[in-house]
Amino acid sequence: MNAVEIEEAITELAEQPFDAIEFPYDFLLAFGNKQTTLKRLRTGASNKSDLNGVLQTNNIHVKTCPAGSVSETLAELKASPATTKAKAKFILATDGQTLEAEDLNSGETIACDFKDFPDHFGFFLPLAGISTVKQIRESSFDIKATGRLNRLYVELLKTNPDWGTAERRHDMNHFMARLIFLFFAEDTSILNGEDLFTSTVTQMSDKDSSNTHEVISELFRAMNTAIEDRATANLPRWAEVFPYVNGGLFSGSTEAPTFSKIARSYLVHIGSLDWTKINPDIFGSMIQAVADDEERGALGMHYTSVPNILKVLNPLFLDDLNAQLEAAGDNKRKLDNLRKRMSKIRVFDPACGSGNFLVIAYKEMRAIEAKVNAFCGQPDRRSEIPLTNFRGIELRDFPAEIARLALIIAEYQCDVTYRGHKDALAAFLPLDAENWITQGNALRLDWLSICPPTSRAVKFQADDLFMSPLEQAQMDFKNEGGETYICGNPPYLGSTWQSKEQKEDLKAIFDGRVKSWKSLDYVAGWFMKAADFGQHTDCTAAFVSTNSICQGQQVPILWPAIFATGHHISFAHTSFKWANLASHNAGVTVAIIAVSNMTNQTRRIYSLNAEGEAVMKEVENINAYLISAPNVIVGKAMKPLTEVSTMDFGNKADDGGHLTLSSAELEALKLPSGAKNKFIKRFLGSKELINGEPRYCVWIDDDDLDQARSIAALDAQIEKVKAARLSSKDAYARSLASRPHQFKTPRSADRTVIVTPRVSSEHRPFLPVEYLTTGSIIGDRNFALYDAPLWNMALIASRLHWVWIGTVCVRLEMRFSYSNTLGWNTFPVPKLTEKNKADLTRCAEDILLAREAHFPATIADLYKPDAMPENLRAAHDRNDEVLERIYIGRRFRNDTERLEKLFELYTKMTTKVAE
DNA sequence: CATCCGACACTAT
DNA sequence: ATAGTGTCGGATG
Repeated sequence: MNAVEIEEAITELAEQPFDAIEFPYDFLLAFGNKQTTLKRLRTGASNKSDLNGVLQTNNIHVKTCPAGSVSETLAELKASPATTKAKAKFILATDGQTLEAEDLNSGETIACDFKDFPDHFGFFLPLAGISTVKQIRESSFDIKATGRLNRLYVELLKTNPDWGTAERRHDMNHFMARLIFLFFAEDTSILNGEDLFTSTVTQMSDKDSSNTHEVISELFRAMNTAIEDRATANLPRWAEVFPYVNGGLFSGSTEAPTFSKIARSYLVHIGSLDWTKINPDIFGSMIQAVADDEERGALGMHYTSVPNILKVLNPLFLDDLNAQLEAAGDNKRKLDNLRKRMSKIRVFDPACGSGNFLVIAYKEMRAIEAKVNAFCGQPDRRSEIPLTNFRGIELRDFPAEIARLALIIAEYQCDVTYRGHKDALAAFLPLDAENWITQGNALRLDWLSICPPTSRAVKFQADDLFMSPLEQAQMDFKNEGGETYICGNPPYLGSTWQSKEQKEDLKAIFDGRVKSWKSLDYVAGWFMKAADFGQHTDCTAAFVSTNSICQGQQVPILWPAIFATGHHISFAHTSFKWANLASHNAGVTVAIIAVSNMTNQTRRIYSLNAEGEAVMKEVENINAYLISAPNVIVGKAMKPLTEVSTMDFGNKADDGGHLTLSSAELEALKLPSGAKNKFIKRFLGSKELINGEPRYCVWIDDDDLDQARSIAALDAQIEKVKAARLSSKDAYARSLASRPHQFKTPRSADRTVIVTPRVSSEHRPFLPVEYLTTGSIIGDRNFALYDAPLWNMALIASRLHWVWIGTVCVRLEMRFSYSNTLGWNTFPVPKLTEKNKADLTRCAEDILLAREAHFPATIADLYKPDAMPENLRAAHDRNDEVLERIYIGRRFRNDTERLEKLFELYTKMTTKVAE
């Protein structure tokens, strides 16, 4: 269950008549426990309570009690030895009137009327295993509102299927945006009269809901009619009391979808919520799932957390503003300068979604401005930070609508917080007519016209908050001489996952100036657009990005082009795992990368330490690998740059899985032993190499094909391969259907081979590498050095190589992902003497011997980070000692020093080649 | 042909 | 469910 579902379930529970016996089970059910779990608790089998309550191990101790004895019961629960023994996270007591509970980990307690306990559901979320993100606990309202709006949205589409079509989706989204605005407005006295909208709809529309849409439509019309035009507008009396809102929100069609009875009751119910509690930053990103058919399942779970947004915004400019505030002290002139500076700062998010980066930037700046004003003795001073300086581009219609609203709401809330209700109200209506969120494709739009540099300011006045992109582009900024900061979290899509349209987007940006642009991630487009934008004005742009644009093949494609525009990396947050509340987590590792053309800034690298805290390092330069080092870029090399042996890609099957066989599959074929010996070989994928599991493959020489075909089981496999290849999307794979008895590249291995896996865990202190003489077939999840001198293995097994591969090759999340062209062929090795080679060969042999002492331990067993056998550790130590002496005559002090030397050698090697 | 990648994709716990 | 860790096939050069 996700948070929205849990919230709905406990709300329902609180509305039902209290049942002292059933309550504990219903409560646990609402938090997603299965019926079987509850059954075991009911029978007492798993109920550990010593107080006649319900105690679920590792979770909660609940007890219902007679009226008036809630506090005593909670004390009993707390004192209960069983509570401690079962490691309960929570205790809860209720009599159906009031409810008290305590989080035993944090010591936090709640006490409330029984019917109100769903308001505290964030408090209980750890019960559902949702505790990682603190933010959501403070967003109870947003979750509740999202769930309710979703129900309304779905119900409305049911009765108005035409509003769900492509042509009318925008109308539907716009309608929802109007509703959300009104719910907020009627709860914040923006509308004169408490719950004015909801109560008017309730009173004026028939109970059977038949004219609900007409009533709403009339109200929309009123809010689109200026006061001076009211006399001729012919509005019903009950609509007259509504203010003129516009700013584009109510312009255009005032049509509303028809309401079923259910929809009408949903609407009334949503109106009864307390919308003052809305968090525009969080609500926006939750609610955007409502209009997304694919996302609705994970309703509200995909928002970018505020701490992650601040990882971008703080180093981008907020830290600097705060430092300036601090430095100003109570110096009026300095404070004034800071206020002026802030009034001209533009924040531009060209992938703004529902606007949470912009909203947070705005709120943070308002907080600083409020401090400035307070220090100046003018706490009521009107804000000089114009909302129009917060601009965004969003592709999807509904989030774009929500982003506009979120900014309006944020502005109002900030005014209330810093200036008081009265001033906030006075300044609010009618809404400013200017627009700041453009709906469109950010990679296709001209950023200069959406966010024009001050030097070429365009003077146009827009009259509609919700205009077409072309109209929107003609906007004016109130920031002569101001700074521009670009930020956001654009979509990432690797080259193989992009649609035709997305490829075209990248083509428009990169074609003709960058070769191999087709291999770039979609997010690269945003960096390039930002760098191009910076050609015309000073600017820093920081995006959350997949970390792979700073690794492997993308580095030599993308970064020379960015650097060529005069930009450098001004700060970066190195890879960290992205997290949101979706039950199946996004599972992606990201980095934050800022490019800037502004000199004289300190460059900073942020990273997470072992405790998961962010640590910052000031450095001289940040290169494309997000490392404090000169701008070295390692391009792929088809042949080794040094005298190391050739590393081949393993055999690729492209067989639909029918040429390779597990032990069980091989057994199932029931091959006669002669055929087995002749046509089956051991096969080595990376899993087999690392974990030592057996695997086999069909291996048939052309000359033996007829004989193989005569064996029914083999013939069947071959036919399956043929079918799989014929149905492939890949033309080359289809062409291989003509020789379905063989791998794509049948390279036999009746020779010695050094093997290293393509992908392997990042936790091992050395890269896995194995030396084989057994004639196994090496699969394409491995690289192979056939008949190579053993000193090659010493190189791969070294810490130096571990550092190099980890830096210049791409990673799968954090995993190592080996590459022959990028990592092996480029690995800088000094000229080796015969003695060096002999020494290294000996080291490799020693590593193999050390492993042998632990037979049949696998690589995975032997290289557990905390449990490497002493003798193996020593053998690696000697290997590193010998190799590192060849490099610098002593051991390296640390990995940083290793990398420094490697980059230096690489630069020497490659410049020599160039000469 | 060779090789690179994964808002991944499994499996084991 | 989630922590741990490498499959697999398609697109690209």
